Amino acid sequence: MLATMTLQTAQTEQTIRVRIAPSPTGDPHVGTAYIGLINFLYARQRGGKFVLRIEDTDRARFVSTSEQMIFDALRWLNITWDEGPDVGGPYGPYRQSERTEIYREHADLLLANGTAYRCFCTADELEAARKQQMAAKLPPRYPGTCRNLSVTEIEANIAAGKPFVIRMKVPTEGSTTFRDELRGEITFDHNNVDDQVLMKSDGFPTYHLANVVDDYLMRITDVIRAEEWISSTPKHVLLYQAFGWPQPRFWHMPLLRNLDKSKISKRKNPVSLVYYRQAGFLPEAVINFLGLMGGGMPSPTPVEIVNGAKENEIFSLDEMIARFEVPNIRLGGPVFDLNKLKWLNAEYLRALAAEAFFTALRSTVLSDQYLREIATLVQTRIETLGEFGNLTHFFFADNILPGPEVFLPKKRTLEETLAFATEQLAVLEATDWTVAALEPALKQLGEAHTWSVKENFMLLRAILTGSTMSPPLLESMVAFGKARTLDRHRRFLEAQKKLATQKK
RNA sequence: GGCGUCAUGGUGUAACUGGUUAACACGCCGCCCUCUCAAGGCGGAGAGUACGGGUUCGAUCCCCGUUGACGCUACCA
Repeated sequence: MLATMTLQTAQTEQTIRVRIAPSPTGDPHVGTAYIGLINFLYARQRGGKFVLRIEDTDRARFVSTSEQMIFDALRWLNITWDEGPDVGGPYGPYRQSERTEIYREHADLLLANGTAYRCFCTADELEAARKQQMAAKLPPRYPGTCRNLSVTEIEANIAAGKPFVIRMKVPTEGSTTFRDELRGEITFDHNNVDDQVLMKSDGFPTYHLANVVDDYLMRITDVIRAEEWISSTPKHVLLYQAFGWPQPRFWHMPLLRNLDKSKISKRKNPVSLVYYRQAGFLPEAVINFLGLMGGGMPSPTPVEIVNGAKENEIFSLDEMIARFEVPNIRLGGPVFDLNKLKWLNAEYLRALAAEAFFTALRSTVLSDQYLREIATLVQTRIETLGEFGNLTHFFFADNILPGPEVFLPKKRTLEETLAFATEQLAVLEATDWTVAALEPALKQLGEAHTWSVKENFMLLRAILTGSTMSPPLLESMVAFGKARTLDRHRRFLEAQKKLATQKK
């Protein structure tokens, strides 16, 4: 395998090849869709190929259902890939966990040519060193303990069965400069580039190694990714050099932001594509909205400006492919404004023919599957079918917001209740969305804070349903869905926080 | 703290290779329409382009500095 790799020369043929490389660590993220869209547009426009690669090298954060959700979400948005784990392609496998042998071989290559070394330091040692450096107000950096071990020391360590990682040997002098296609040259001094871990002790590669190796092997010509990667790009450039490979072009897109301008996060904004789908956003609206972020679309002509938004802000994927222009990309981090997304979604909703609108309802918030699940929860609790709505309206409404008379337990203060609710949200986020998993997780939380099961569940019930009476709580949450439940809970906390600051 | 990136109304964007009363959209407010609410129509408030220096006859646009925001600073990606 190695022989064929080293025979490869610079990409002479200029077929554009781009990729997105999401990690299956949870729900598919709007950021993934955003970067995916830009890559997709670029590839489609240039007659290139768009690759989907699953970066599942972090076994601690791995979520088994995540990969399929990523596929589904991207397909829902009509962002389709030419090569990927599920569709195959000439440069597979496209799942990094199936390529560990390749990474090991390449790490060996670096070990052999002296651009990487084995590091036997323990986590505790590294932690201690880091603390010391922080205390001394020095930048935390690998202290270099194992950087120059002798062959005999290394062999002794290996013979003793000491676990090790492989680190890259970043030159101590000089600097690395690379070109970002959107911002020009960026330079990093080598003493600001740490000896990055390339291979973890569990035998899996880190992002940095896997990414460079795969991008090269998969003939990626343009690495279009989020801005958060700028600081690690010099490591990647150094890696290309260490392998003697030509490097791709780098583009760093701005990060989507919360209202407060921080990097978009689930604590402050719904970020799961599953949420947007279940809450009844149309894929056309979501994709259109994402296309609005960060520019990339050509400036409207004066005529278009006169005609208003419909001509220059509302466009289909095909129109985006035709209109997308790199020089128009804006570098400031755009705030993900749900308000505008909703307006856009409303525009698309209104444009639907009556039958299509009905179909949209029936396939999402009124699907047979959803109704069937809800029906089983209320069958024994209503006396006429006409009462169905009485018990279930919270499943269909999106403005549930209980007041303290509903959510506040009698023996609790507002403050401790909100603190507990915050903990509750964290637990919900971290728990599998099944009754079997939720029940013990919630009860454990209650015990830890000496909240009775009744208080605990009643609070949650109030937040979810807006009432103290409802169908079985856990089953209702499962039917309602994790993404929407979390969003409702988060909005509850936000509203309470806002109220509190208003009082002051 | 260190390093890096970015910077036009509350938000998303526009302003051709420097010359505009700084435009459009979302949101907000008001009016009209109307059985209500939306939608739609009309109008309004809201930025002088983060700040300070240059260069220039003239800077949102070019240069320098400052500030701020954000990102990275893991055996996460």
